[in-house]
Formats: sequence, C-alpha cells, structure tokens
Amino acid sequence: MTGRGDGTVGKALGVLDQVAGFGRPVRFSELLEASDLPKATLYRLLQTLTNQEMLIYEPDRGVYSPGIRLVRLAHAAWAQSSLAPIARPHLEALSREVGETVHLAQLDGGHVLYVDKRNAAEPVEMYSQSGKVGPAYCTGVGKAMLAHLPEPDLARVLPQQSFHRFTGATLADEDALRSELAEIRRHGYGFDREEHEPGIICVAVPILTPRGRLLGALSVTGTTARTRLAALEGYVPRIKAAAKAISEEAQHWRFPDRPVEAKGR
Amino acid sequence: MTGRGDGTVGKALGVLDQVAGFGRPVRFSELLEASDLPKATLYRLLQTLTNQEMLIYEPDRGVYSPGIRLVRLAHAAWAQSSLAPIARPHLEALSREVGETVHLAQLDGGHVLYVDKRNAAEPVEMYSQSGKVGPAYCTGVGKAMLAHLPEPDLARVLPQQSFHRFTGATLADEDALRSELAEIRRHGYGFDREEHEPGIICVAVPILTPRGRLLGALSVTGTTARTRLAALEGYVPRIKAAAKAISEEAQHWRFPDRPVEAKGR
DNA sequence: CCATTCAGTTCCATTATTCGGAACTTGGTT
DNA sequence: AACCAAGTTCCGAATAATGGAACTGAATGG
Repeated sequence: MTGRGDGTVGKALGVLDQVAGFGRPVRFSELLEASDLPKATLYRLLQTLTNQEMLIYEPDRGVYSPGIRLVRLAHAAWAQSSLAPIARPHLEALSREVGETVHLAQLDGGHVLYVDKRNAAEPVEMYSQSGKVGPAYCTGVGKAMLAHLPEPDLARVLPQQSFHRFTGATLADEDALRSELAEIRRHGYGFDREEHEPGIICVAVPILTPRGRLLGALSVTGTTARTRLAALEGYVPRIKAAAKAISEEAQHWRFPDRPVEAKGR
Repeated sequence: MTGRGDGTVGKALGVLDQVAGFGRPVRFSELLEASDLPKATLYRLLQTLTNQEMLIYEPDRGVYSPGIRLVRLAHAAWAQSSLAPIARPHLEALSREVGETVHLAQLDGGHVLYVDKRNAAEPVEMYSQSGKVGPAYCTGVGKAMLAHLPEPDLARVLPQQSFHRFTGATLADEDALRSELAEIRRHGYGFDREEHEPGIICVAVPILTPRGRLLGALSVTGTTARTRLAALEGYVPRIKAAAKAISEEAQHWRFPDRPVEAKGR
C-alpha cells in the first residue's frame, strides 16, 4: 500500500485505500485485521475521515464506505490530470474506424488505471470502467507502458506485480516479462495474447511525449471468436497516429501560465 | 471549506480541496494566498500529498494538480456510495421515454452533486459530468432535495447557500426559498424556472426511502425553446415511478451481511 | 554589476498531537 | 451468571507537526 511513511496523513490515506479496496461496506474489525495499525489508532483515523466526509459511516450496520466527497475530488482529477479529456475525440474516431473497443489507460502505482473507454457495440458503460484498476504485467496497455518506463521506475514497479496466472498464456515471472518488454520496445507496440482473460486479445501502443516520457497507453481489443492478432496488428499504424495526436495535444495544452494578474497584487 | 478542526489530516484534505477547486494546475504562492496556513506548513502538506500521489507536481512549471490516485478512489466511492449504479437502467429508460436529458443528483455538504446523467441527444459525455457540483437553491434537483431534508439539517445547510442571482428568476433569499420548499413538499415535485441558466427549465422529484429519508433527486431538463413547464409537469408521474423504483432497489440492495466467514477465524 | 525583490525551500527549538497498551462498555451467546 | 467479541474511551509517553525566521536562487532593475 502507498500509505507508509508520511506520518498521520499517510496513514489516513492508507486507511482510505483500504476501505475503497474492499469494494463493499466494511466493518471496523475487518479493517483492523487487514491493517497493521493498533486498534485505537485505526479507530481515531476512521473517525477523522468520517468527519471529513471522505468516509460514510452507517451507525445501524456499523460499516464504513467511501464518501461522496471523493467523487467531487475525482472529477477535478479526471478533468485535469488525466489524458481523457484530450484523448476523447481521438478515442471516438479510432473506435469508429476500427469497429472495436478502445481503452485509454495510465499507470498508477505499478498498476493499470483505465481512464476512458469507447465501446464499439454498446456505446455507454463507461463510468463503471473509468477509474478501474487492472494488472500491468498481463494486459496490453500495462505491458506497453512498462516497456517504456525508465529502468529505475521499472525496478520499483516490477516487484509489485503479482504474476498471478489468470490463463495459460499469462507471463509467469519477471524474466519472461522483461524479455517481452524488450520485444515491445523494439516494435513500439505489444499484444495481449489472452493473458488476462481467455478469448480476449488486444494490441496496445504507448503514448509518449516527444522526449519519450510515458504518458499512457491506447489499446484496441478484440475476441478470438471474431478477430485474429494479425488483424489487430493491421490497426497499429492507425493507433500510433492517434497516440501521437494525443501526445501532441497534451504538450500544447498548457494552461495560461499567469492567469491575467494585476501588476501590484 | 470542510477541513477545519481535524488536525493534520483535516488540513491536508483541505489543501486537496483547494487544489482541486482551482480547476487548473496551481502555484505554491497561489495556494498560500488562498489558504490561511503558514508557509512552511502548507509546504510540508503539499510535499506529503505529492508523495502520496494525491497530487501531481510538475517541477519544470512549479505547479500542483490533483493526482490520479483520486480517480481510483473515486471509482470505489461512485460504485458503492452513490445511487448511480442502481439508478442507471432507470435513467436510461426514463430518458428514452421522455426524450429529454435526465439528471441524477445527491446532496454533498449543502450543494448538489451530480452523480449521473443521461443526455437525450448525445449519449456519452458522462464521467466529465458526474462529479460536478452545482448550487442547491436554484436548481431543480437541489430544491427537491432541500425540501425533503429534516429541519435541523436544513438549518445547517441554508446558510451555505450563496443566493447569487444567476438570472432574473433566481430566488433571492432564504425566505423566498423556504416558501418555495414548502410548495415543493406539498406537491412532491418542483421546478427550475430558468433560475440557474436562462432558457433552461426542469422538473425534479426527490428520491426518498419508504420512511422518508432523503437519498437524492431525479430531474428532467428542457429548454424554453422546445418545451414548456406544463409539458415537463406531464412527466411527473413517470419520474416519480422511476424515483420509487430506485428507492426500492436501494433498500433491497444490501451487501451480504457477513461475507461467508469461517466460525473460528 | 551589484542591490533588491520575490518565490520557494530548509532549519530547528517549541509545542501540541498522535500514539497505543490497557481498561472499560455493550450486546449477544452458552 | 459467566463468557466472549466488537467497539469505544483513557491517559502518560513518544513523536510528529508547527511556524518564525533564515536561506537560496532566479528574476528585475537601477
């Protein structure tokens, strides 16, 4: 978990993560067991967070859930710190042209965070997808991003991969992953060969700044029932073009550097 | 702001709100001016939050923005602490039937928090809308919710209304609002008569538990160019039906109370 | 070219908060 | 009645937050 080593605030945010991670209302005792904080400390932190409306406490059931204040905060984060607003029209166009589902993802603490999605067939399902996290070592976008991470960051992030074998094709360990990443770096794109879900394949491309810093990744997903890897590979130039366009816009999209300020404040 | 009186954690969350509130990357000095924290304290808090990936710091520009960790947290909040997942199919159906834009909102600290939206014309724009906040005293959903708040809560929340006069029709003060609320309570629904934006009208209905506790509100919006209040009023029974359905599902949608736990842990 | 200003960063003794073990309620069970 | 588990409160000790002031480094200007 992220919340180690930043004093009270770090611990509080760690608790927040915990509660959110459960995915359902959760009891005090469950949290106590899952965290290594002493009872009294955890208790006080929960009180503070509830007070702050970052958590909701239901007295009758004795459970905590994430609070709506988070939704408000996240709107700001999504709108300005994610690629989604910039990328949206490109996702739209890409998905229309290739007729497949398109994902936009960013890296968040070693894992894949999906920030937007355009679904070919049934167009709206979105919010339920944005904000979702997934593993990096066995998804197309995940590997595409890892492949373009500077070595120090990569080293920090690899130990966090669980290498759980979702399918027979899932990469088993760090060595396998590293050589796959080298491959991806060579081509500038990578596949998910049913490594996460059987029947689901995809091709993914990183989104990089002109100087090569990683911004995110873009993928086109298909099913083995309807599509082949070779077909997906054919989309690569189109996907790369979209990635380039997004990257450029992200560069140019600077806010007014000084928001029209009077000389003497 | 919310962050007063909960020690370090409260202050840190207050800073987070601040940064998010700016709606753009923001300089240290701007934050310093806007908050009443001493320089060194603010500085340390920003460091901690950045450390925790709740904020992103761009060294070259010297600005802070909300971090993507918030998006992850918010997904959890949205998925389990908002009505949106339950209400989604009902919004969908309602909007299809009446052919107008439909909003789902909840109350967040005296203001309206839009948690979902179904737009008649252009179907997807979602996440960018959900999470948005708006005033309570001059929107349909806002007034519908205020009208069904218990008096103590209402008293706490009314002083937070700014009563800014967006249009000529905006209610001017607490007295005007209170009598409007009484009206709404009588009918079980309320209007927005271009009180927030000229040309925009809507009808809104509260979502209440069987015992009358406020959960949220549902509205159908139109423009004066195409629609009349009377036409919107005609939708009321349909909207009320949707509100009732949502409320019922919310009641029944309890998580497994004890998640299948072994006797001796 | 040095003086001045301003934004951002660091220091550190003081102070106020947080910590957490243990004791205590509360409510349910045998 | 005794027991047990979950949740809540206490309080002295330990720690972390505080914030005034001093420092750095870049930009401005005389």
